[in-house]
Parts: sequence; C-alpha cells; structure tokens
Amino acid sequence: MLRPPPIRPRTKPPQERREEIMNAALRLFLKQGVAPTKIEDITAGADVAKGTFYLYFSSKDDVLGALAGRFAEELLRKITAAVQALPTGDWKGRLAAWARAAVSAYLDSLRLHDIAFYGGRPRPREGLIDNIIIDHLSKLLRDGTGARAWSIEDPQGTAVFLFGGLHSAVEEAGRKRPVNARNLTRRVEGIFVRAVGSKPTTKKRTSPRRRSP
Amino acid sequence: MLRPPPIRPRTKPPQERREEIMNAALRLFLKQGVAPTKIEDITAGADVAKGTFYLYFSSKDDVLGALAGRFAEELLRKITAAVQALPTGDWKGRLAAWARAAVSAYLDSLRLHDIAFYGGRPRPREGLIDNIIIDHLSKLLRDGTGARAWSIEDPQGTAVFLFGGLHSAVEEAGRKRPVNARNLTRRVEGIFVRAVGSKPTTKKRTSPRRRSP
Amino acid sequence: MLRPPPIRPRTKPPQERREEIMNAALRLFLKQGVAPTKIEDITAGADVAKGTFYLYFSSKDDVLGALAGRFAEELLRKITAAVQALPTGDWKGRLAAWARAAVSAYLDSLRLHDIAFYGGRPRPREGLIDNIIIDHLSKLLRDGTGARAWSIEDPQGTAVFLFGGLHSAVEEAGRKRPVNARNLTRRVEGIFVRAVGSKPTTKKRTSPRRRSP
Amino acid sequence: MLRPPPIRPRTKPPQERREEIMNAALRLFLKQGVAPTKIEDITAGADVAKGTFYLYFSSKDDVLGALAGRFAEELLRKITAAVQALPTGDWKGRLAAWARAAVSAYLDSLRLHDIAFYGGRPRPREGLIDNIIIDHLSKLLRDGTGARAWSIEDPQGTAVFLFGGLHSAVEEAGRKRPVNARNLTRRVEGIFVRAVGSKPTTKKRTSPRRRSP
DNA sequence: AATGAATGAGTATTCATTCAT
DNA sequence: AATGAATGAATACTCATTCAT
Repeated sequence: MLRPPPIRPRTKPPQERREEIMNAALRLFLKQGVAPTKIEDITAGADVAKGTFYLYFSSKDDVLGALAGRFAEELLRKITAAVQALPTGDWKGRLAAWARAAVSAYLDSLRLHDIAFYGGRPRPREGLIDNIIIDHLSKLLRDGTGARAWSIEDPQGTAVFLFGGLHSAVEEAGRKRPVNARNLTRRVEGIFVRAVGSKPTTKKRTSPRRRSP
Repeated sequence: MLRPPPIRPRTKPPQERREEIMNAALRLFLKQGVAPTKIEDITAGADVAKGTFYLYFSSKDDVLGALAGRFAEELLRKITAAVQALPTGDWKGRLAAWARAAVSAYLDSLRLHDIAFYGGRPRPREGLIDNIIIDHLSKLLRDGTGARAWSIEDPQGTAVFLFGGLHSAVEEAGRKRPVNARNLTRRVEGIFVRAVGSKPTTKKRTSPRRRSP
Repeated sequence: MLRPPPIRPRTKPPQERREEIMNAALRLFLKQGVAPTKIEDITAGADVAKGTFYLYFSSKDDVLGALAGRFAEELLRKITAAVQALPTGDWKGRLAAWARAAVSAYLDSLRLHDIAFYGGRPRPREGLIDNIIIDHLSKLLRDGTGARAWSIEDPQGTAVFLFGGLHSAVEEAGRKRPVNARNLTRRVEGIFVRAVGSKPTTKKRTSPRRRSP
Repeated sequence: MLRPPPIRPRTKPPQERREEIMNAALRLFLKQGVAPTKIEDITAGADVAKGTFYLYFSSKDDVLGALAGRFAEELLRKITAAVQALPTGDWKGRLAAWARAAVSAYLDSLRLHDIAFYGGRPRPREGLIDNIIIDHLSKLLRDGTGARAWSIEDPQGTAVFLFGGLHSAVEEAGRKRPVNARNLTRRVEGIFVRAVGSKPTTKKRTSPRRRSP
C-alpha cells in the first residue's frame, strides 16, 4: 500500500513558522501594498491554513508591527557595526559612517522600511504632491548655485533631503505639544543654511541666546 | 400655499458644499486617521446626506487628493511670498526664509500634511519605531559634542531632522531605479557632516575641526 | 423601450421593514432553533439584503430581544383584558381568568415564548431529562390519590406544573443571593401541599427541625 | 539514563480524567454560560490538552448531556432518600419532604440544573423579561390579599412559582400535540386557585393593610 | 494516553456605492 | 441638488476537529 510521502511536515518550530508568515507578509506588502493584502493572501503565500495566521499574529497590524521591529533591529545592528569599526576619536568619520551605513541598509531593503512604518500606500501617488514644494526649493538651490552663493552638486536630491528632514522635524515637534516654534524654526533654518555649506546667518539677530564668551 | 421657510437651504453654491465636505474630512482625518474614517463619518460631519458626498467626490482617495492639493498650494504660496520679500542677492537669507516659511506653514496645520499624504495611521504609535535608530544617532551627536568634535545644541532634534532627510532621500532614490548608490551615499554623507557644522570630509583633511579664528 | 416594472419598492416605512425582519427571524427560530439560524437565513427570509439586517438590528441577540419584548407586550395585553372583564370583587374569578388567559395566549404561540427567552435549543432533548424527576413526583401524586390522601385528576400534569414552579422559584431565588433557604423551602412546600387540595401543615412546627415525639 | 520523574502523571484512570473534564466544563458553564464556553476553555480548565477532550467526549453537547445525567441521578437519590425516611402513611409529609428535598438539592447546585438543560444563556438578562407578566400576577395576588380574598405572605415569590409552573405545563402540553386546551386550562386554573388557599386565612392579621399612624 | 500545532469551513460584520424619490 | 434606505461583495476572524508525534 502506497503512502504519499509527507512532503510538508505538519508542524514546525514555532519561530520558524512565524518567520515564514512574516516573510510572506513582507513579500506581499512590498509587492502590492499593505491595505490590498488580505490575510488569506498571506497564509496562501506562507503555505499554511488561514487559521494558522491567528496562531501567531492577532491581526494584519500585528504582523506589520513585527516586521517593523525586525527591520529596526537589523538596521541598528548594521549601523552600530559600521560606526564601531572606526577609531573613537574620528567623530566626523563616525558620523559619515553612520550615514553611509544607514543609506546602505535602506537601499538594501528599499521600500521596505517605508512600507513597514507607514502602511505604504500602493504607490505614494506617482509623483508625490510634495513635488511642487520640493521643486521650488530645488530651484532656489540651483539658482543660488548659479549665483555662486553656495555650491550644490545635486540640488534636487538636496532639496528632497532638506524637505524630508524639515518634515520630520516639524512632525516630531507636533508630537509633543506645546511646540516651541521659535526654537524649532531656528534649528531647522540653521541646518538648512549649514547644509548648503555656510554658517547660519548670525547677523541681525541681536542675541537670541548664547554668545561666545 | 404656505411653505415654512427652509431652515437649512437645501442647496448651496457647489464650491461651498465642496469645501464643507473637505473640511469635515480633514477634521476627521486629523483626529482619527484616514483609514478608520468612513465616508459616512465625513458626510455626518459635513451635515449632508451620504449620497451627497458622491456628488462632489468619487471616493475617499479623491478627497484625500483634493486636500493634498489644497495644502500644497497654500504652502507654496506662503513660501513664495516669504522668499520674494527678500532681496534677490541675499541667497542665504532667502534659503533661511524658505525654511522658516515652510516650518511655520507646517506648524499651522501640524499633522495635516503627513496625514493627507501618507494615509496617516491613527498615530504612528506613540514613539515611532524609528526611535531606536534616531536615538542612536542622537547619542552619536551628543557624544561628539561632548568631545568637542562639533557643537550641536539640540542633538535629538537634529537627529530627527537628519534621519528624516536621509529617509526621504533614499526613498526618493528608490522611486527611480536604478539607484546610483554611490552618489546617493556621498551626498547624504556630505549633508550629515556639513549639517553638524563642518566641511565635507575631503579626507586629506588636515584639521578635523574648525577653530574659531 | 421596456422597463421592468418595479416589483418590490426599494424602500419601505422603517417600522414595516423592521417587523418583516422580526417575523422572518421568528419563523426561522421556531422552525430550526436560534443557534442554527444564520443572519443570512433571516435576510433571505425577509427578502432583503444582508446589510439591511444591520440597519435595524445589531446582532442576532438583538432581534431575539425585540422578539421577546413584543411577545411579552402582547401577552400582557391579553391577560389584562381578560382580568378587567370581571367585576372587581370577584377575586378568585379574576385569578382564574388570569390563568386562563395566560394559558390561552401561550397556547396560541406555543413554543414561541420558550424560544424567544431561552434561545430554545432545537428541541429540548426529546424527553426532557427532568422527566425522571417529574415521573417520580408524578408517581407520588398518583400513589397518594390511590391512598385517598388527596385527589389529583392528572398526576403527570400536576407534577409538571409543580416541578416547573419549583424550578422557577429556586432559580429566581438564586438570582438574588444570599438565599433565605428556610423561607424559600417553606413557601414552596406550602404551595405543593395546598395545590393538592389541603392546607399547609399547620404551623405547629415548633422547632426548625423535626424531633422524634 | 536518568529521567526526572514526571510531575503530573501523564495518564490517569480514565474515569478520573473524565470527571475532571466534566467538572471543569460545569464550572465554566455556570460561570459564563454554555454557548460562550469553548472546548479549549474546558481543556484549559481541566489542565489537559485540547485533543484529550475528544478522547472522552465527542462534542460540547456530549459533556452537557453527561452533566445533566449526573445531576438528575444525584437529585433523584436525594429526593428518594428524603421521602423514604417518612412513614408510608404520611402522605402530606411525604409530599412536603419531596418538595423540601428538591429545593434543597437545587439550592445546593443553584443554577446548575437550568444551565445544564437549557444551555443557559449567560444570564437570562438580569431581570427576566417575563417580569412584566410576573409582576402583573404578583400585583393581583397582593391586591387580593389586601381585599382579604386570600392571604399570601409572599406574593412575588408565589407569582414566580405559579408562572413557572404554568409555563412548564403549557410547554409540556405543546410537546405532545394535539393539545387538549380545555383540560389544560382547567387544571392550571385549579392549581392557581388552590395554591392561594381557598379561604382568606384571616387569622392573626389584624389589619390587612397599612394605616397611617 | 496524551499532546497541541494545524486546519479550513463557517459566519458575522463592514462599508463603499447605487438609485428611487 | 439632495436624500438616505438598500445593497451585497469583500473580508476578518472563530473554533470544532483532526492527526502526526
């Protein structure tokens, strides 16, 4: 009497199952976005029954969280390794290494992070509406370069960076009201100006605060 | 035949109705996030019937888009005004003004932008998972300040800004593959280092640190 | 151009729709029991879409409650009418009328009440397990009749009644603990004895518990 | 090879395991009702694995049945013992003993019986919808007492008993159609009237109703 | 005998969208 | 233009039951 060989073992180490489900979810989230992905898609992708999903996660949001956590851990590990490879004294080097490692890790998984954290709409509306703002900044940077006020190699990329940073800073500030608008503004303004390669315009401002002793 | 005068006019100028619906939607998106907001919530908030929504918009995504457009327009208007108020030659001033205006406009509507664009999850779970990464960067900045490698007043805020910028830059890059990883990395690295108050590390760098003249 | 005549009006007075759904639910609950009846069965029975159910009720339990309320109202109306038809002074007549009206109303809708209130299992297990207890009481009543201790026409029916009453009384008592077991016991005992046509065992009980004389 | 002695014996006498499962089920049925109790709750309560349940019972209904059987047996044993303790000739005494024993046994396990047999909804909605009917009867009994038509010490309790008995009688009748409505009505009516005691027990009570002091 | 991971049919519930009035 | 009752496809989630170990 022939018995079909048990192709797939009925049970697996829990951690392994969990990982498989997470991986299937990740794959689908990346491919089609979070919202349009149904629990059933995930279980089909992981080759388990629907109920099995709920043995490991309580909802789609739950996997999303697990995915985010996993990503953050890995990212931190990479960055830490990169920074520690440099001598303690080389601060700029370490900072640069930090940036490099982070960019690299993100590039490795590209849209993943965004997706994991923001629930990544299928495609942030082809052509990001922010664009009109970023383009405006980009033009300012380019014009300034033209006028030799500063020298920016890639105005568009820089504009994107600055805008993204600004956005984050304001959002973060909004998270802990009341917002000290003056401080926030000064700080952002300072980074903008320094980032294009100049000192913050200390001029007129009498003394908002600290003076060199 | 006497008709009691209609308390609420059954019809209104279309533009006005449209605005009312948008405002109701905005209010709700801000309060509870986009996904959990039902069309019916919006119409209830705008004090119109459910069907009326579809007279002005074709879907929730449609209002979201309209909201985003309106925000972007206003933002651009404010920034432009601020920049144009300065003399053409004052490039740094103009850049600073740009930043100021943008921060200010965002603060005006705080979470709005993020919500409108990212479908804002109810609240990125108090304490943004990115935090562990940002905290790491923050510590690096603080340590460097302690070691007088640079001088950062607000390491946490700066970390948030830099991380946000980095994130945007990578994301943007990912949008138009193939990514020139080398360039991207170099650019981000450069902004990081400049932002903390130094020139990009030209490697040859004789003096790691700026001295006050 | 032929238009199919609108057979079924798309909308109806809310109260009417609600009634139709309740009626469909009742019909099904009676036929197959509450648990096995799916919401979809109900909507199919009422010839409405599934969603319509939730426009009028929030769950199956909700309809069940509405059904119970409706039944109680009708029952009360019938009883009240019957009692008021008799002269105020005729107390026994009124009590008898009460009983008659209640029995009659229940018979009208037979299993309905039970179903509405207890969620009526499809069939209280053909042959009610209580039977062995009731049979025991029934035999006692019959034996007593044989011994001319009393005269009971229908021992089985009486046993059912007494057992049902006893059950209700204990259950009700259990509802408001602490239970005064002594009182409850005395009361039930008294009704038992009176119901078979005698006076309660006259009070003589001096001590709470029996002693040998 | 040394194996640590198993703390909990992996196997037990079957009868014992079975009892443990029944007890766990009973406890849960009493606490939260039958329907909301999951098989898994039961096995957790009995400290066995899910699969073990199916080694002893085939379904939830199966345990329910076993529980009911066990209860009926015990009840019958107690009643029989109580009745047999009295001399054969003392019929009223025996009837009274029957009632006492039954009440006592029920009180011992309070809600158990009802739950085991009727699938006891979590709690027949605090305040039994029947109440409006029972209250009506209760008022009639009280009024009659006031008018010295009879003397009922506890009108509410008596109403509960009579209503419960009536309900059972009708339900039982409905079980074996065709119903002889005339007989049923006469019988119930008779019990009602007898149960309140034919003559107004005028005895001790000086004034039937409260007077203002 | 006992376990508990895995299964998947069964169902309740939601909500964007339509359309007769 | 406005309404809101009605729709029903889409989906999340449950839980009794099985079975490989």
